[in-house]
Amino acid sequence: MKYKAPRGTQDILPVEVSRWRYVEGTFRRTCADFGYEEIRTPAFEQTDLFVRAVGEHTDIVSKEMFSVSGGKPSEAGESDDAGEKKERETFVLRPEGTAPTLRAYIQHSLGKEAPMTKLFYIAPNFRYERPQKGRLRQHHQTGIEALGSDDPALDAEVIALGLTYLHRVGIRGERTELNSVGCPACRPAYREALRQALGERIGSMCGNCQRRYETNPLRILDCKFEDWTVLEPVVPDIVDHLCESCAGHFAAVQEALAAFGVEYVRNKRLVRGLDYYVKTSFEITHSGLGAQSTILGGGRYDGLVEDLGGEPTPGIGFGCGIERVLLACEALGVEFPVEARRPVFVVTLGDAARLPGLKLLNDLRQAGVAADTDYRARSMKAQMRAANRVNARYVVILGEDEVAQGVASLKDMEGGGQETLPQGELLARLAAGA
RNA sequence: GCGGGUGUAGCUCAGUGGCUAGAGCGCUAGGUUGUGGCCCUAGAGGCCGGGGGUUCAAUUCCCCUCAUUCGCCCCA
Repeated sequence: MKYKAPRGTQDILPVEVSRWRYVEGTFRRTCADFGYEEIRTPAFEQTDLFVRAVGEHTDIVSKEMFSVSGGKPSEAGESDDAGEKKERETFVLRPEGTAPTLRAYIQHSLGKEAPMTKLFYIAPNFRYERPQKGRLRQHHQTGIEALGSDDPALDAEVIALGLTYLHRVGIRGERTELNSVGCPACRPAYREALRQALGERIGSMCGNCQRRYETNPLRILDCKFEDWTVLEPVVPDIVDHLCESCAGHFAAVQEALAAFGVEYVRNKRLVRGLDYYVKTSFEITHSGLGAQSTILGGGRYDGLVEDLGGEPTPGIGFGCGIERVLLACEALGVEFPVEARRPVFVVTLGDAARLPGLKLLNDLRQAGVAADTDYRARSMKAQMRAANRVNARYVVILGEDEVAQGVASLKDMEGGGQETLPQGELLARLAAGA
């Protein structure tokens, strides 16, 4: 076997594609119901976009980006025709969906066309990671971004949309977790409070947490190794440290969630790894996906549009992994509706019937009737088996006798009944739907 | 970047230091001269992931490598 799909990527074969189409279609329909419009952005962007948006020190930017450059692949330092070292522009494959969406929003001044912009996307994301269950180098996300309002009710809508989508797909038993991560005005004070509370215990904590204590103490909160039954009471709750604006927002979000009928749990240890999040932060998780239990995650990012060079614009959104949705469905035994294709199958017998058979096949297709035939000139039995394999509803049988008389036999593959009738009439009847 | 598991037919997997390496499913053909599914019969299809070592002999034991998978980090 010479060529394989690159590590961490997978082919989506015909048998699985119908599941993907169903999930994507469900997402599209849900977004439409909530007033979101689809946007499609390039698979690669300027590297700096993600450095700015996601954060220089995040894992995504510091060690997981896929670089791409144009032109002929060449050795480093190779010179071009003119003998000069050519500095080739490099880009990165999109590692997440928010930054490109906001980039497009700013570039095309969408914010000036309407007071609010509600967008959704379905796109592959690329991260150079070590693959494991539910984690790939190319994974696919459905996501939304709502720009132009800091209304807490919008936060609730975004979460409600995600939940509605997952429920429509067939997922149940999920867990919706909510938190606020504050804003630049109040987060530093909380970070200090957290540091102080953990100060004397940090020595007995895991190496990772000791490192985080210095670099990003908030991340200690989602460490899987610490004994949270003892730490929980010690750790300060961020809601007690939120500024007036963040506190009021968080309370209002919870009221609006109730109005949307969303059941959630407050997780005071929920923090997220992308730098742009402020205030509302949420995750939907599901057991049975393996260690990567987050199926959907998102939050508010009010300063991001401005950071990327746009007008100050509040925003909120989420990303949701299609592969993880599919894993959850598999664990739950969710049955997907199958797109029933019931074509007409044309069976021909003998050389004299072949060309007339092809013409009949073409007439059917041109009339909008799904039709197929066997291209291996085999026995009738083999052709009937082929018809059965494609789940044919009717089989048209054309032998030399039929051709000579201008008729064809129509066999009903369900009842087994068969009748012979003029080809024109047969065509009209199949085109009419039976 | 680190740790564990697994590589045998298209797929899911048995198996053995020694003779032509097996099963189920799938595929092909036959069981009707021009009629599918179910059933029966037959057939095709494997350098047992690659390289090296031990041995009279390796698919089997050992080492390396590659691939894959699960986990850590992080995230969807």
